[in-house]
Amino acid sequence: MIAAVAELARNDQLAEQFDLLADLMELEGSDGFRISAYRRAAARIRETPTSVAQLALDGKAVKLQDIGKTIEAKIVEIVEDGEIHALTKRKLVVPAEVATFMRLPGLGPKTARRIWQELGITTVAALQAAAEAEQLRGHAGIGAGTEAKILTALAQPKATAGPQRALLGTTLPKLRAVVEVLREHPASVEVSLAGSARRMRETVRDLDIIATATDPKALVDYFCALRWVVDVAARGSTKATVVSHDGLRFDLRVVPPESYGNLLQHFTGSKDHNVALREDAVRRGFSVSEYSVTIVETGEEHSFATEEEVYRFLGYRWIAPELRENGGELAAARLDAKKRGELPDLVELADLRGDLHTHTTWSDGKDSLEDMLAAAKARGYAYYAICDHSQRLRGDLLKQQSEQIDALQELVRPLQILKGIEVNVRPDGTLDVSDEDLASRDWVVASVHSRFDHDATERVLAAMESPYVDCVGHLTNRRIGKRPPAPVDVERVIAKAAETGTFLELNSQPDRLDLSDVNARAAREAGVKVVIDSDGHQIGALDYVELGVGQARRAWLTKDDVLNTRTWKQIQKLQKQRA
DNA sequence: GCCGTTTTCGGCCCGACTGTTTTCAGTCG
Repeated sequence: MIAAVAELARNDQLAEQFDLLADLMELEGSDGFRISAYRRAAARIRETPTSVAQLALDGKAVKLQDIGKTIEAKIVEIVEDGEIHALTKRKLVVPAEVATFMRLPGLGPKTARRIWQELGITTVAALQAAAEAEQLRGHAGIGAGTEAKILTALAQPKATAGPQRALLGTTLPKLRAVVEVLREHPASVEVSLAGSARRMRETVRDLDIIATATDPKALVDYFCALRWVVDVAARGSTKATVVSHDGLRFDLRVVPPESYGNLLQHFTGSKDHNVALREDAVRRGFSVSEYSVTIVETGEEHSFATEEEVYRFLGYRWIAPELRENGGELAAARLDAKKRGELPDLVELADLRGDLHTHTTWSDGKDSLEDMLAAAKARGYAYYAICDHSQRLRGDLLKQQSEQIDALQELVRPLQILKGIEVNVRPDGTLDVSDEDLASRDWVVASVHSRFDHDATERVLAAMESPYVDCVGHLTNRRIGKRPPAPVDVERVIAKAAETGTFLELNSQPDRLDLSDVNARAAREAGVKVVIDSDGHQIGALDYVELGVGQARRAWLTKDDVLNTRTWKQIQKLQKQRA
């Protein structure tokens, strides 16, 4: 049933080659601007929601920012020959493990290069042995301190894999709790999250808090003395880093109130957003630092108490943190008419009118139907779909559950209970529930739950052909940090969704967040409506939709792009005509 | 290698910290 489709390299695979090429060139000591051009191109390719390989084949990749003729040609090389020719050549010159040297903390390309070229060390094992034997010290720029650093880094498990990131969903509540206690302290004035957590990135590493205070030292002292702090890694009069019992690092910076806006903007990032902002500013005669904006010609310095003022002074509308990834938000936010784009009015948590994917003890949920409904009602939802797994609801059980829902409906008004189901997509693409049973449900989510690599795309396409399938659940089945996304051809799925009128779920489970931001943005651009739901298996999990909304905002989704911002009546009009 | 509200050539973000050094290159965010 499945035609062999020539597999184009995915965007992340293209990006990886450009990043590696940049690393190897850096180790060779090539021109820094060419290197950063490759890195920028890699970042741009990763952020692009459509197939950049296809764009390059069509000669349209050059329309993307940071991609010119040369890089487009290199993308075509990957498509045709599997690898950038220059990368193939450089791999013969630079030993494979040398590239991992520069990923050790404290080591950079320059030092890694010296270790390789001046000392002839080409493997991690040899590097460790040399450091232990104190043979590195004395060579250009390396002393006992650097040797010790190398040994410490290599002693950590997976030292070369880069630092671990924590899930936003598990971290955000803790971070907010810290912000709350700091706000309650008498010396604090403003306290805000910053960094990737404020941008609602799906995973986070450093937890940044920015504050102003009447007595900075008092606030820092209080922060360092919080009872869950197990280690104070750094401490000054306006700044401290502490480690919690679960290994999270919290950074507090107390800044002068007159430049709180500049500093909050700076520490919210992303790095790419800030670099692009500053480059754009330079072209227009400004110099932007974390403390102020300087008008280069006059030397006049401007500090601002709010982010809104910083952006306005530089000629932009205020940009929501979730958009600050250098994904076109700067052009869209420009205030001057000629360049003005469309900064979207992003969807908000309060826009959600209901949850369209939840579970109960009828399948693998932890809380009962009654309890889940009470929680949904307490949230103020207008409708709420019970979507227990089809495997557990065979035959009479489905009818029994239906009767219980009918019995409860009057009790929970005005909440409207929807009789949903999460139907399993089998390895051959068929559904494991009869059409007759599906036809009896108000809302049908179809999900793949096994053999993720087996015909990942074709199974989903087949499921969407069913007139009863309203929505595809957790499309790629990734588990962040545990399981990579299945090799789903997201573009084809989105095209089929548009053609069949199927909706795509943005599953809000902290380790799923599937659709990813890039995929959700692609859905939006194709006009496919996205459903933000919790997939909640217990009462507390209903809160996860906040993470889904964050992800949706990162994907530039507006209220209109999200299906369940509508009333149930409006949604019914958008559902497929059932046969 | 890319890019353009000074430009198709000549630029390319900014500041802090660290370790190895006597004034700074390399690294980091």
